Amino acid sequence: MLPLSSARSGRVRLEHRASLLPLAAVLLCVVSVSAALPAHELVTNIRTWSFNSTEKRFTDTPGNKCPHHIVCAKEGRHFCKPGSSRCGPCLSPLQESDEGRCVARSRHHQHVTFYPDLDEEIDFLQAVIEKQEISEFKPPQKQSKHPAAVTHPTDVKKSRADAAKQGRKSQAHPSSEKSHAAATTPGPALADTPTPQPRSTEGVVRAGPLPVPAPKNDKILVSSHAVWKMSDRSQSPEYQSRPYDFSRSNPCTQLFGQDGLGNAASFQLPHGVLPDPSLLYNKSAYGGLTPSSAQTFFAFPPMAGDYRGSDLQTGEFGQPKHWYPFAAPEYTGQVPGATAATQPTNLSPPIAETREQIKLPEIKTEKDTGEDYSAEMKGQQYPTAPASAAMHHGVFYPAAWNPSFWPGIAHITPPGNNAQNPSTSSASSPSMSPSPPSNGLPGNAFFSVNTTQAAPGPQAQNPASSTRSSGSSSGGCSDSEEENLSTEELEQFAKELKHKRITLGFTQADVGLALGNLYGKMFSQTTICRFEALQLSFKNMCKLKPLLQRWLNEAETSENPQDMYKIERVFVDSRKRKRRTSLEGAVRSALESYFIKCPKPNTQEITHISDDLGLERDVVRVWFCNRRQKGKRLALPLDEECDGQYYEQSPSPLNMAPSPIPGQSYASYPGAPPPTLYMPQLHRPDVLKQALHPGLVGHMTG
DNA sequence: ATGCATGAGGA
DNA sequence: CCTCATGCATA
Repeated sequence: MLPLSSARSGRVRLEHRASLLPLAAVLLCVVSVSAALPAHELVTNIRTWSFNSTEKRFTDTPGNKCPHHIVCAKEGRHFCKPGSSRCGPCLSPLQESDEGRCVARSRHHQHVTFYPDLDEEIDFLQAVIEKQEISEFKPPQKQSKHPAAVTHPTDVKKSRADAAKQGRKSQAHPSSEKSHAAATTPGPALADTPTPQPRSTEGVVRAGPLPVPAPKNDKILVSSHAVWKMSDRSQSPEYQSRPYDFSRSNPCTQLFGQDGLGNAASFQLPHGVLPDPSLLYNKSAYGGLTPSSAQTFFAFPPMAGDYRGSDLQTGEFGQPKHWYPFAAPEYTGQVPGATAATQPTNLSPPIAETREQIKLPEIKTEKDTGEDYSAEMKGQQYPTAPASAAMHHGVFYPAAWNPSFWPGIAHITPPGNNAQNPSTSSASSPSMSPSPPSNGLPGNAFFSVNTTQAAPGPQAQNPASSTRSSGSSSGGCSDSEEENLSTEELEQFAKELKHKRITLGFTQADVGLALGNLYGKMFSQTTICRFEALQLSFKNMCKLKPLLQRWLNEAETSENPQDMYKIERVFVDSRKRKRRTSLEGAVRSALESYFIKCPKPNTQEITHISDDLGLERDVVRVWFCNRRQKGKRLALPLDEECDGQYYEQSPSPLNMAPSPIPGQSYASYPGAPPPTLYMPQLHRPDVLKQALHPGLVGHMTG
């Protein structure tokens, strides 16, 4: 018996011997009891026992009830006879002593009674119980096998094979396995209970044993799941070599030598001086709720990041691509998840499983640009265990969704959907037709997967067809679902979505994937995250809301929410993506200060800035674009158009400027709600001025 | 969760 | 060249 042997390991021996006996008894009993107890009860007992292993409660005989199995076992007796309040007769090898105790007749030599050596005793007890088991329960299978090994291994393999075929992921989502289990056993498949998941889910930390609902005959089904994180990505070269090293001479010094901004010195200012704007923002209220550990995003480290796009694919860049139901082998291999999926199922829990499901890559075509979606894998998920655990603990989600979250939007009338959102659904819907499902590609199976699909038809925004952004153009709520969404509604929904998503055990990436599976348009974890955090434009929020709403309904309604993920896809981004530039804090600060002065620098100015900071023009340009976008996204009314105009020069040098006063930034207007999220201080008029750098201003203005 | 990048569509 | 939607890659 594996458990026993391990329990007797040296380490255990070092423990309190006093507690060893009971513990050993417990372990032994577990084995025998497991045959008669429902798995969940078993687990429960195990938990209890373990917590009280040091107590002497085993000998307690509650009232006139039959003593616990453990008690009997410890006494070396059979369990109580039906209706009896006393343990049965001594177990076979034992015999009742004069004192009414069950003692061993003799073993090795002529010894009697108990063994002085604990190990021996344990061995003995083990043997006794095994015998008892055999005689009493006559198990159909050999007891020596670990229960899990008895019932699961084959099934698992089988299911894996199936999974591989179907390209469905099951590991993380218990339900997927559930269906299988249901097919083989009458056992209950509870959607809201931890499912039998002998395999560990990568990235998910399982703190304790998992209760495994199983048929009566199931044996021990306690599997400890170890933490298996593969989140740790190797440092990308990008981070090993700073693109811009200010220690070396840079244009700034030359151009703005004495002027703060360009001065190298200013770049060395501690962040405190000119903090990274992002630090000034109040981050999402849920920050604490979304432990990075829960992150599920699995990207293709090498592919997208590097320029090593596959040549094979490269050749197709210019050509329109369609949905490919199946992954290109070459890429599959690079997918962490896929790799994991190939791991032997029978390995120890920790490594055994990550994603058992093989994700089928899908290459999507975006317009003729042939833009594909980048590789994205579904990552760990929180099957039910974590989710339920969270629930039990009463996960609290801070109400971060203050209306003020969207200060700038709050007063905005929901884009009358249609009025302001001409491109809405209707516009995009048609285009959606090319969606995978409809295009009749073999891969369509993917889309049929889902059970109760809410007529994905029109709303299904086609990823492929609808140009993403243009889609966005859908200036407003999408499709027929045109709802006059108010800010409050969106906030409420976002909140609800997040809460339920977590409750159901889905990650943001899951949701994004599910949307793809359900409606043909998938989204990244990023997008879902931003949605939940209300960091998308109002229009965008309106557009996504219906989809997410459907998903939510689906997930809540579906008996097997995980089915929604049967289809896993791996998106391979064959395009070469520019390696992400990692701007140093100082550079960012500098850019921020520039931005304060002028959110919309013209070409010349951009060039100047880029020279000044030693950045590529494009980097600067993009930075400003993103910064503006961020400003808007965060409800930062950057109306102060200053194209070409810069704020007046401020007497205070940059490095003296903005003092991070979180919470005050938004009080720029009377009656304004307390600054909530994402209100860069730097945007306060007063601060702006302070941030101005004489030299820069002069330069820019001049 | 967010910084930087991409690309469609528009002006 | 911008806006906007969106995503990869990374903090």
